[in-house]
Amino acid sequence: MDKHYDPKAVEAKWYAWWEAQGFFHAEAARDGEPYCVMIPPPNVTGILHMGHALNSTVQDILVRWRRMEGRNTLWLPGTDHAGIATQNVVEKALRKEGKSRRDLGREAFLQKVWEWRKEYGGTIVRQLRQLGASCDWPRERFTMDEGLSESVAEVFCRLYNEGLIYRGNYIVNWCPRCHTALSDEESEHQETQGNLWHIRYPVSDGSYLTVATTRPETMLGDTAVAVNPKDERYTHLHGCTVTLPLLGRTLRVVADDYVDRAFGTGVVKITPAHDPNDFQVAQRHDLPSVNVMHGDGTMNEAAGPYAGMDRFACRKQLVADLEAQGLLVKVEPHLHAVGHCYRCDTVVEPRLSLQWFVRMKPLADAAIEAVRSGQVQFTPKRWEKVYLDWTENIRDWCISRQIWWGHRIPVYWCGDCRHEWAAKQAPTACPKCSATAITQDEDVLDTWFSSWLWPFSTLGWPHDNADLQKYYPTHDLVTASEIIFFWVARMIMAGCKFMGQPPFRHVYIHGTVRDDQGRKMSKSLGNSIDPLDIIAQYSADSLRFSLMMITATGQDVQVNMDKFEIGRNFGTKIWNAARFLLLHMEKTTGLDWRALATTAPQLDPAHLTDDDRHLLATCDETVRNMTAQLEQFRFQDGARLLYDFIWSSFCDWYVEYAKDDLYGEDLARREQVLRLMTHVFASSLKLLHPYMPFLTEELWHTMGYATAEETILLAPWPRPLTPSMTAAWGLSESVTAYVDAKHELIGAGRSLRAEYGIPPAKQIRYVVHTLEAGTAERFARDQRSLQALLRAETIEIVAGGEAQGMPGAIGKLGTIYLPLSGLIDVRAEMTRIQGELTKTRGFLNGIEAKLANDGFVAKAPPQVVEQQRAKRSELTETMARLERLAKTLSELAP
RNA sequence: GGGGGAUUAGCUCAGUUGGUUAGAGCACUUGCUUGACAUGCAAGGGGUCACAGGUUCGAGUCCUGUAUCUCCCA
Repeated sequence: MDKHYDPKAVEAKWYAWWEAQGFFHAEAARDGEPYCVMIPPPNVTGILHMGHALNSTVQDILVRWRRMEGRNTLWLPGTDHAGIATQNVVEKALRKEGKSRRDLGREAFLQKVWEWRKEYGGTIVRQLRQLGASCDWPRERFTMDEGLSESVAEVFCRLYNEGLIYRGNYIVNWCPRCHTALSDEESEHQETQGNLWHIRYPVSDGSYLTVATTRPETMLGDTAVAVNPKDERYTHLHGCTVTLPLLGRTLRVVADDYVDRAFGTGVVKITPAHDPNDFQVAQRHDLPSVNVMHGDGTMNEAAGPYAGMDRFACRKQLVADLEAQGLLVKVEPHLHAVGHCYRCDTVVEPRLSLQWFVRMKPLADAAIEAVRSGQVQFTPKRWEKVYLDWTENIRDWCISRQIWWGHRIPVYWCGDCRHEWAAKQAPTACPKCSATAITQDEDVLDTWFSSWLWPFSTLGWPHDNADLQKYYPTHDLVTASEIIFFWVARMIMAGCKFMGQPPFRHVYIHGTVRDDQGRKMSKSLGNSIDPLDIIAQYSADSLRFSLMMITATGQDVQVNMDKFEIGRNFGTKIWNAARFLLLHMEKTTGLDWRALATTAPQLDPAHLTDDDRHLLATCDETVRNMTAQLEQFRFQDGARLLYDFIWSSFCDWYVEYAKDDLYGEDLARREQVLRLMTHVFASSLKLLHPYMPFLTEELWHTMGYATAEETILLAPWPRPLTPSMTAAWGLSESVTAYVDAKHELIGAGRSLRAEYGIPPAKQIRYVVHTLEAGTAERFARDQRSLQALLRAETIEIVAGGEAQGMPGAIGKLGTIYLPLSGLIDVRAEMTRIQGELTKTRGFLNGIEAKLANDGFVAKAPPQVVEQQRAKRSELTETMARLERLAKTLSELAP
């Protein structure tokens, strides 16, 4: 084995093998309690970014862990067709050829999109493989494929026939660039610095009214002005009319509660075709609507002299004209939230148009109950409030889009009798009058109208089948907060409505990956880190592990390239631990490493040292905690647990202890150590596999823990030790405490060495006086390993008593001394001990103050009081020992 | 305007029901070609837990308010 792990070839090799062997494939007919995760389908146009890397790593950890636990595990992958985004991409390519989609016509254009998808649509799923995602690829689905399209049509028809889908003229968010309606969720509000223009409207009585507006160009569509009925400033105007400047149209003055008296002048213009609130006012007062814009954001004929101008050019010109006529009172800077298209960032225009909507209230009720009752749980829990707030104030969903790429709305009209109906299959004749002149709605459905069915459409719904029976409802949904409304809430609604139960039990919401200045990663800022660059530089395992190590549950994470050294270094550490083990394994014959790695260890209790027991106990603790952390979606804690166990417990302490035995001549002991280390190392690899799948598989084979046909990804997840094993091996808290205290004393000895500037390699003498005789016996048994860890030539172990005139350091079990006759700097040593004394005194003072407090003794739980008393006596003892040490040293002073 | 999150070491962050003198990684200082590993080893320095009140025997942790940053909704 090389000194450094080279992940490149290794990662590609194992992934190809795993996939070819079908290890990720799930079968409903197989045994095992099902465990199912549905991937949040990335856009087919997408390329892997850090958000995907985080999202997919979390899912893969869950899936690999559950699979090792023996669950019948399915992680179903796929992509969505991203209607607007994909159409934009293909249109852009066409534009380069000087063509538009209209030049091609609908059929030919769609053909182009499918060709594009075939050529480029596989990018992101290939990248997910590089990350190590253990998806069931043969089940990969696409929202536009046949089965999913059938689901969409089925759902549309059902909702339509139940009256939950309707068509109407309402104000929608219109993107003038994408040329389509958007849902409320697709219009992103951004704080924008604009102006509030105060404009004079002449009143019929000869006076003027001043209205304030942020979008002056829409005044061309005004059909009234409104005041608050309680606003006494304007009572006299009720029933009057005003003249619309520039166009001269006569407008009514209406009184409506909607008007905020404090905003602007307390008079607002009413433009029903271009503002949702105005639209409602218009309905209440029976006002006409005048649409002044084309779909592309240019002014139409109704705009009179401004017809043909772009909306923003019109604004400029119109303001100038008003000013020229003396009708512009003032212009105030005004900060307000402006909707922007979530696909192209164009300023959204509220616009009256004929669209299809889903009536959401009836669907929301069951979805609210699903979360309130705890059937669906969010982690972190705070997102439940966000979810409930949205679902409880649900608004109807605009589902029609004026584009071509997507599921075409399955609504038909008869050319003869004007009958309207919805049908899954394209009809050949009108069901009412049998006429054959039929037209279908031109629009397509919102992409989310297919995504919200994802948890069951991907399993074959509406056809009942074994997969649906086995895997629905799924278990964990892993996603980002941005799409709780878009996707999570709607999926719960669809699941409750069409499957009779919500689609998953847990929703884990992870944070956003940001740059090291806390900014969102974005193309325009150029601050993105490409996960593939990290994989190329450090490996997929490093990316995964580092990301988990630095991401707290549900919190945003800040990354930069350097952070990924964590995973790389950890990988190298494990690699070298394996190298060390292998070195010694090769010197030993007759042991079946595979059996030792995969079955309960056969250890001879008579030959176990306390260090062995300590490692076994710590390993067991790690197994238990690891499982508990994963159950709670605490991936960072899990990563840290493994990092500490492998690096600190196994490498820093046990490997160092083991060297003495492994390089020694006692064959039986050497074998025992190798059995133990194999068990612990194999358990560690298994626990780590979900985080670092490639390295662990590589080592699983290199170490001889598996035959060529076997894989770690199907190795059974480590189980806690049974009480009988614990008892047989003599694991106990007192053993653990002893070894911990021994580590403390070794640390104290190393500090002494460092204080005196003795090079680490120099073999020196130590003297240890233990507090108890029993400890001296234990130390005598551990003499060789103590010497190794302290790099000591000899250690003189004495039961009880204290050494005189040597620098020493105090530990729980005793005092360790450095016999440096003649070399001691008494003054420096006194300073050091004084420091220790001050520290201990401070500690002790705090505890004594607590114990002197009657309230504490009376009210704190007895065990807490007891703990403090024990600490007090221990510290008192330490003080006394330190003082005696100081005294014997001071006697050396000249 | 409503709601959420954050504020802990130079940096990035842990700290799970209130109970040792608050931890880790990185960075920093010192010393090391230690028979797995310099992508490493050992030892160290570094924090009045944003601020002000309150509850409590006891607050980084609970409550109220303030400030700053950030996100979502209108």
